[in-house]
Parts: sequence; C-alpha cells; structure tokens
Amino acid sequence: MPPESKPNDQNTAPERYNAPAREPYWQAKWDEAQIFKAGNNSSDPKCYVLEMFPYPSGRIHMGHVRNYAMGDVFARYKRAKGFNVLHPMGWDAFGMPAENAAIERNSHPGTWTYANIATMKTQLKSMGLSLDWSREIATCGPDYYRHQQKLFLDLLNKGLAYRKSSKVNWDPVDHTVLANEQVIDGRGWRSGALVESRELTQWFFKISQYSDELLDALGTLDKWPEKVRLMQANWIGRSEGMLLTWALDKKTAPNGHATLDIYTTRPDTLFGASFLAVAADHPLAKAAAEKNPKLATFCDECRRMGTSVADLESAEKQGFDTGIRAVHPLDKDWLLPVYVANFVLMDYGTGAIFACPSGDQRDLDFARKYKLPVVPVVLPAGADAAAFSIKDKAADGNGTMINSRFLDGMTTTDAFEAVAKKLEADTLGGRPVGVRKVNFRLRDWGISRQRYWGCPIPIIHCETCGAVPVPAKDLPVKLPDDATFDKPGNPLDRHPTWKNCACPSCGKPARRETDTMDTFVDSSWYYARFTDPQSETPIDPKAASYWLPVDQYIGGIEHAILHLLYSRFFFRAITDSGHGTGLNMREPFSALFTQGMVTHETYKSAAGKWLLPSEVSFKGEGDTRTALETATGKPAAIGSIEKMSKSKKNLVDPDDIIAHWGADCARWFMLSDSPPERDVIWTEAGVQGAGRFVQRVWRLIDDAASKSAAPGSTMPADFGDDALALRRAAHKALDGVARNIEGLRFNVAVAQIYELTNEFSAALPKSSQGLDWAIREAAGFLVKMIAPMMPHLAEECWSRLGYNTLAANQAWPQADPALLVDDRVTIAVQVNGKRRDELTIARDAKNGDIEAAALRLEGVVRAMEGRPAKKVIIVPQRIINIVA
RNA sequence: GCGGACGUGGUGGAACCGGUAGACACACAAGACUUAAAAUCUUGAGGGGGCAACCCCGUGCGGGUUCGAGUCCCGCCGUCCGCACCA
Repeated sequence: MPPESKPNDQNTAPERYNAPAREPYWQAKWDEAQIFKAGNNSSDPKCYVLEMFPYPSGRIHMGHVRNYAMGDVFARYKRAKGFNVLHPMGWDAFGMPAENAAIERNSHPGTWTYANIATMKTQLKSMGLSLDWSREIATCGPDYYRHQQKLFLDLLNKGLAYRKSSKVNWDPVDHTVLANEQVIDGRGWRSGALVESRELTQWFFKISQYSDELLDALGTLDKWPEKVRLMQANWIGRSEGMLLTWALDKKTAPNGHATLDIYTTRPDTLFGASFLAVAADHPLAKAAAEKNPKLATFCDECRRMGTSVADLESAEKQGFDTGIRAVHPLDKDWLLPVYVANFVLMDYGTGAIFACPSGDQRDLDFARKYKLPVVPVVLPAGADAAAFSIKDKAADGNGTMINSRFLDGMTTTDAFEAVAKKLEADTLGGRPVGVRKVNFRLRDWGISRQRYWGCPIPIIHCETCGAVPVPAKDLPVKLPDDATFDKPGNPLDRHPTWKNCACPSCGKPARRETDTMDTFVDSSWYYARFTDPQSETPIDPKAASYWLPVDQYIGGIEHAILHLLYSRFFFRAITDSGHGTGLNMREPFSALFTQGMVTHETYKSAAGKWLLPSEVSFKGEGDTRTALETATGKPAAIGSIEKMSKSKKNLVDPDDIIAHWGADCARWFMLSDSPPERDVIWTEAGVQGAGRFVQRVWRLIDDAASKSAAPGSTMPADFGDDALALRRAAHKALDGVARNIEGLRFNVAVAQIYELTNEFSAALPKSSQGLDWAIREAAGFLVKMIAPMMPHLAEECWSRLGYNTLAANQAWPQADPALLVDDRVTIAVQVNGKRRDELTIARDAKNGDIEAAALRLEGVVRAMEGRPAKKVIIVPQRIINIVA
C-alpha cells in the first residue's frame, strides 16, 4: 500500500472520493429502505441467485470476496432488469474445526462458531452485498436441524436411509472415524496414529437408488459446466456387462460354495480366460482360508494394505492359489484356478473377477508373474493376424475375435451379444448362467460421524425394539450444552446422561444414537430452506415452488462432486419422501458457475520462514524487482504464485483492503481482467489500478454533473456528430455490458465499461446543446452500468448527478436498437486473404457498389498488380476478399 | 493408465456463427503540469525491414480443409485439472 495515500483521512482534496468513509453511509441507506428483502408474493418474474454459503471458520478471505462479488453483480443486475430477486446468506456452521477449537480452548464449539459468524457477518456487510439478511440461517441452530431430523425420519420411512455394517478408517487415539482424505500414509492426520480398518454399523443414504437418474439428468443441465457434468458422470461410473455364475469343481470347493458369481464388462473375451480371482474379504476366500493357514496369512496382508494412491502404485500384483477350480461356462471340461488377489475390490461388482490376461493389463501382469496362460482373443483393427502376439502390453480395445471357437471372426461387439444370448439361455441349478447387468461405481452415502458438532441422528436404540425413530413430536433431538471437550472421542457418547432415554415403542430404558450426520447433509437442502426459513415444515411447498430451482448458483469447483451430487440426490430423496408436495422439478440448481481461486505470490525470509505480503517491501520493477523483509531489512525470496493459504501466509486480509481502498475497489479488481472461471492473481498493482478507476469515474461524473444538461431535460431534436458518437458508444456499451453480465463474463463487461469511460472522458471538454444532453444520458448509463459492480460509488455518483433516489433502485435502461448499428461501416478488404485496405461504406450498400468501391482502393490496386479479379467474396458488414 | 481442458505481445486477457488478431487493463517509454514528487492529462508500442508510403513474418509445432483459420480436421509437443487396481 502506498504510504502517501491516506484515503482513511478526511479528504484533503475535495474532488477525491473517500470510499471507506462513504461506503457505510450507503449501506445504511440500503438497510433503511430494506430494498434487498425478497417477497414471496410477487407477480414479477423471479430470480434466485445463490453463492455457496460459507463455513464460519473465523474471517472471510479473498476467495469469499470474489465469490460474493460475482453473485452480487448478477443479483443486482437482475434486480435492475425487473426481477424479484432472492439473494440470501447463511452459515454452513456444523463441522470438525469448531470441535477442534473447543478441544484446544476447552470451550464449546458453539461459542467459537457464533463468534465467527458475528465477525464474518460484519465483514460481508462491509462488502455492500445486496443480501436479504432476514432469511439468514445457521445450520447449527436447532431451528434448522430439527427440520433436518424430520427429513431423515421421512427418508428412513421411505427406505432411503438405512443402517448397515461397513468398513471404516478408525483412529484409535482420537476414537473417531476418519474420511479417506484424512488418512495420510496410513496414519490419522491429527493423531499420527496408525489407522485401523474397523467394521462399524453406520447410517447410509441410498444414493445408489438414484444412480441412473442422476446420470441421465446430467444431460438436462445445459447451464452447468461441461467439466462438472463429466466429473459427476465419471463418479457415478456406469458400466454395462454381465453377471456370470461359474460352477465350482465339487472336489476342490469348500462346503456350501457350489458356485461363484463374477461381474464382467467383457463376456466376449471369455475364451481368453486363464484364472478367476476373488477379493481377500470374499466369502469364498474366507472359507478357503479356514483350511489353509498360509492363505489366511495372505488374506490378512491384503487387508492391511492401504488404499492410498502411493500404496496402490507401489503395490505389486499378488495372488494366492486357493486350490479351488471353477468350470468355464462355455466349456464344462475346462477348469480354471481360483486365486485370491490383492487387486480385486470387495465392494465393486461381486468382489470376484474372471481374468483375460491378453485383454487386461492387470490380468496380464498377474499371469506373467504366476505363469498362467495368455491367449490372445482380440485382434486389434489393423493388426497383422499372422504376426500378432501379446508381449507386455494387453490388447484391451475392440477388434476381431480370434482363438475363440464359435466367436472367431466376429467383432467384439457381436461377440458380446453372441455370448450374452447363449449364457442367458443356459442354466445352472435352474437359473440362467449369465444375466446382463448395469453396474455403478457410485456407493451409498455413509453419513454417520462420531462427533459432537453435527446434527444428531434422531434414533433410539432399544434392546427389544432395535433402532426406533424418535417420534416427530419429540424433535428436535438437541445437542446437550454441557458436553465436555477435554479429550478426544465423541462427547455425546461419553456424556453421563444425554444418551439415556426411554424407548418410544416399548417404554423400556434405551440409548440414543450418539453419531451425528455428515455436515454435507446440512448443505444438501439449505437452498430450499432459504425460500421460507420460518416455515414450520422443512420446506414450504408454495415458497419452494415459487423460488426453486436456483437460477444461478456460484461456488468453487472443489464441490463438483461432493456437495453438488449430494444436493442433487437429497433434493430428489426429500421430494420423493413427501416434502415440497407439488414441486414439479428434480434438479435444485438450473445454472451453475464455478469460479477460480484467488492466488498470490509467496515470500520467504532469509531464515526460511513464510512471510505475509504485508511483512515485505519491494525495490525495483519487473524483472529487477526484489523483496526485503521489512522488520529486519534482510532480503526475502519471492516465490511462486499459489492459492492464498494460511500455511504459505500469502494472504491479503479483505478488511485491510476495504478499510484502505473501499469495498468497491476490491470488487472491481476481482471482476477485472481475469475470466471468472480462472484463477486470479491478487497484486498490489492491480488494486491500485482499480483504485485509480474509482477516482476517475468520480472525477468524470463530478465534471459531467456540472456541465451536462439538467436532469429530465427534453431530448434535443438534433445531435451533432460528437453527440451522436457518444450516444452510440453509450448504447452499445449498455447492450454489451448487459449481455456479458448475463453470461458471467465480468472481465469483458469491465473492459466495455472502460471503453465507454474513455469515450466519455474525451467528449467531456466539448460542449453543445446535443452533446450536453448526450453527456447527461451517458453519465446516467455509466452509473447504472457500474452499479452492480461498484454499488457504493454508483450511489455517490447518482446523487452527484442530482437525483435523490437510490441508484440501486434504478431500472437497467433500454438500449435504443437504432443506435446499436452505424449507418456507415468500415470493413477490411483482402486480396488473396491478406488485408490490403479498408472500405468505409453505407451499411446497406449493394454488393455491386461495394465491389466497385473496393476495386478502386489504393491498397487493392497496388496488391492486384494489374491482374483481373477472378472472384470477389463479399460478406456484408464483415469482409471483402478479392481473389486475383 | 483413463477422462477432460488449455496453449494469443513484457503481463492479465479480448476476438459473436470461420471474416481487420492483440479490444480493455497492467507494466513500460516519451512529453505536459510541478521547485520536485505523487496524482492527473497527452502520445507511443506484436516482431523484423524502411526516412517514408509501405512490405515481410506472426495466435505452441507440423500438415490439411477453405476465397479466408487463433477459431474447423489430422498428427505431435507442452501445461493444468479430475478419476484411478472399477473387472
């Protein structure tokens, strides 16, 4: 920050706009007038603009500023366009950081959370966002989570929530389940303890029931980024294949295991099979291990193997022959060995595979290691049949069948059909040997968390009646305030009395569920709650059907799968279980925009410590720029540009920027230059540039106010050329800015505002009756165009122009179509595709006249070198190309 | 490994449907104002050649389609992102 400028002080030069002093004034004006309060009963078309609500982690960061600045531009613009806009804000307030803070301070998570909410709310207000604060919600409030508990019960009732035993990452020191992301090199990220795999009974939401629909409906989300839809499609992971039942050889199979089911997407390669493999946890493996201690040891080793990326890459394919033999479904005399293999996953398909080494790289690696047959069955297109063999690379594509008996010569697609038809017709023990089956990668959503600071799962466990839902009249199941946070583990579980209760069904002493819900449940329906946050039911059908779906949702790409997929599922699940009756929609967010991150240079002191940008001063410019640690005067290293983060200390505090430059400057900087979906680099120079523009607009409007025609003057009958040019520029900018805001291309909208500003500034020194009127008009347009982006400055300018209304209440002006097109156009003239001259001609000139004029041009004549024109291509108002 | 996106001046980037590449901004340079600086204003600028008019080259690289390609097609190279023992 340049020490010489002190915008916090009283204006020394009266023409300087003191943003930090004026912004709170206008914020108070908006508050008084309650202009951003959205009514649920309006005949105006609605527009629901939502940015992903923040986790109250302490203070807002620049990422928030960017996200909310974008949403606010869109919301304010839509208001100006006459929409009834809903633009709410709330807090994703449950979560582990609050509980960790409580452990560190030996206080309550709520204390920390609500203090953070208060701080961040003040900060957001200082940004001048057009938010309807009357709808504020915090997910940690019983007013919110009691409805979530009702939603849970209704899902349970519909069979969409259920309990099952599953394997989880268990941290033995912190006594809690950890998500896969929280396990680093096999150790808990907080405790450092070796994570154990534990079988626990957990609550699940049946997202898998919606696999097909969630995948298919992605096609309808045409206002979502292609990237996000693709990520979700991959995550859902649909594959088409067959479920095959293999008979096991009676002499070798364990008792009770007459058959083995496997899933395959390549039944066409069955004649290339050389072995079967099951996961270490597969029942067949367990049965075989009972009689074989060495196999039991191998299975234990497999289970211990981590599932991290590093583990998987370094892990070699390993297997153990169970001694069991299986009968090939297409040849009863063909027996294949059954292995236990470390690369087979229990929770995909059936946990068992048939391996075709010539057609799958893993199978090939495995076959080479254990000296199993490798029979090529697919000849890739273009390969020479005589010379074809499999070495160290499997042929996993399509082609022509070889070495495959009755399939030989068929394409892989035809072979799939042929095998499928045959195996569907064949029977084993009265059932078809093969059934076509669509398989999904998507698993059910485990929502149980062994934590305090989350929504309690409203269930009571009774020894007689089992898991009994808490009756709706007893909701909410409130978190006890007097939990203790002095040691790790679940404070609900060790609370002396909270979990004791009576069974709602039989009345006998029973125990409350002490797990709470994953916080992603909270954020899966908050957008619906915003439509009527006071409603006695979780969702008010009338309000929801008026406002939903969200018309524009904006947030980070990091939620491409998690939050956005959960919400798409949960919205379907709750509507299917009776909420929002009459809501005729399946998707909660009709348009999605994912914005880029805010990045900044990093700095390191001579001692190797990260330094805050505010702890560093600079010498020189460009390539010769060097940094010094201000406190010590020692040189500091300028490092790479990274996402702003606490760990690298490359943070700029929004409060400092707003206090020094004003919110408008910060907002303008965020919207300028970088396309919204890409990362933006926060630079001091960029902020200064934005700050200069704030002052420039103020100066120009101030100047225009004193020179231009009075507000409301009648339009002159005639405009001079200068006035007409300014009017054209203003109307074109209006039109362009509107379209670019609608398309969320804020950087381009900003550039168009700059262009108009340049024209405006050039016109100001001149004067005529027409020009004075045009200046008044252009000044009004300029103010209305910057209003969504720099709302405070817009108010200040609007007031300076002599109006006593609020700029925020002004309608977006209609651009005059007649002024959007010029009478005369300048078009380039090419000879053989190279630009040689340009031609300014009447917009509606006839092609013959254009051609004649073009051929007369000096540059054209020169380039033609006396040759005749073979052909003249005229694209009206675009280009002329003469082929010589 | 699979899937995807991107590659344009010193920098961020713009260019609707294939039609004047480099809008706009930052940084830079020169000038004006000033005792001086800041601020502000004016002007310049893709690279090369030329006094100039003007000419040649130019959107990662190599081909192609077209009157015309940053944009479309094929093949490379590079960067980034997502998923990943998914049968």
